[in-house]
Amino acid sequence: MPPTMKEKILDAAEKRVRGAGFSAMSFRDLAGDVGIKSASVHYHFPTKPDLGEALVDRYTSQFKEQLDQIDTSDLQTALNSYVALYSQALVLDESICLCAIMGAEAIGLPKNVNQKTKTFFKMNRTWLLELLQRKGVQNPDDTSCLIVAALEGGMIVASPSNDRAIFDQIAKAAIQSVTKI
Amino acid sequence: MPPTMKEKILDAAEKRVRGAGFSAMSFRDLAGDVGIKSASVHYHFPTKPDLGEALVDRYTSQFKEQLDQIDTSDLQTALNSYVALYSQALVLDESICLCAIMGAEAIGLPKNVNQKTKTFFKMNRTWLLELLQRKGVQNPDDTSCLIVAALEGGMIVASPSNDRAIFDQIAKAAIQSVTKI
DNA sequence: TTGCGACTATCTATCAGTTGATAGGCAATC
DNA sequence: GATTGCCTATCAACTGATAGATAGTCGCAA
Repeated sequence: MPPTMKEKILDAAEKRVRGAGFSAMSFRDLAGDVGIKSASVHYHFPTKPDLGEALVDRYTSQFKEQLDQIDTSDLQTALNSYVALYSQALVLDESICLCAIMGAEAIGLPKNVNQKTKTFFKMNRTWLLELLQRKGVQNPDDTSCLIVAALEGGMIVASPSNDRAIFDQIAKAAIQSVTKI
Repeated sequence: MPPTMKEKILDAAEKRVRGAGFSAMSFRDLAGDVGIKSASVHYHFPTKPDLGEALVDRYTSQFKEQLDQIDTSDLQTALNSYVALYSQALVLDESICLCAIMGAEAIGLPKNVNQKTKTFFKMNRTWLLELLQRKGVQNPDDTSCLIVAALEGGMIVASPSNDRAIFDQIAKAAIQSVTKI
């Protein structure tokens, strides 16, 4: 089935937020992107906080689906697949992780959006924690925290330089730390 | 000597950007903060990119000054002092590191601002690298990258939850990884 | 000493463009 | 005939930026 207008709006919003941030995205931008008027965007998402909440919610669900498809039989392979998801999210000069920017802007964002962003990070940490515990890794709690922070931070450090190598190096270092903390 | 108007504007701008982001900050906000009119802010900083550049530049200089005051005779003490600088920058519900948000917004920001943000991260990595090399730590290059990313990312992960414990845990894990990568 | 020009730092007033949001109409569908 | 999904039209507020006026300060020459 073809995407609904609601989905098309969310697609456009995700692209814009991941590119320039939540506060830099407007209803008129989105309307232009999907070929309707801004008043019609308000029909689907009454307010900007509503839109933001739906956006992070959908992003989290989609990310979770991808996590669930990762083959976790081998630890190193699983971690590499996990990093690959973040690596995919980082398209230099185009986009970073949605929740990296939502987290960075958090102080100025509505509470409902922050709640959803919090859930995204929590979900990531939980997934990693379970994996590391199952594999008998030492300090799984600290390590899962570190990996999520390093990957999100890696995008932010790499983005102004537009240098993918920095992100890759950080990701590599984060994975190496697993077996050694 | 009392702060100049230029400095007062930068102070106000830093507070606002670290709270809500660069694109969410306006010349009128700043004018109100320091008690002049927005046209007068333009006198000191002709355009918004000019202001952004000066802002990151000053932030980097001030951070560098603090780095240079750290006692580096003992590795653990030095790392703890380094983390303390970031910890200071993270005032939950109020502000995160200026360059965390500038890095997150990078794609939509003017080039001159990104250049300065890049310099901030580079300066951090260089300082850490020299410290780790001097102390004979293994893989100093990877490790310095990881620490910067983890701390910046730690703020972003902690901010939506408004939970300082998450940042502290990440910082601890990052420091622990030094002796073990 | 006086006076003049340049400079600094602010002001008022204004601009065109954008913002999130609402009211109300209109056609298609169920 | 109610609901859905869009539309036009409009709103007050805000945005970055500019033009031009004004008052104060400083250095220097008559």
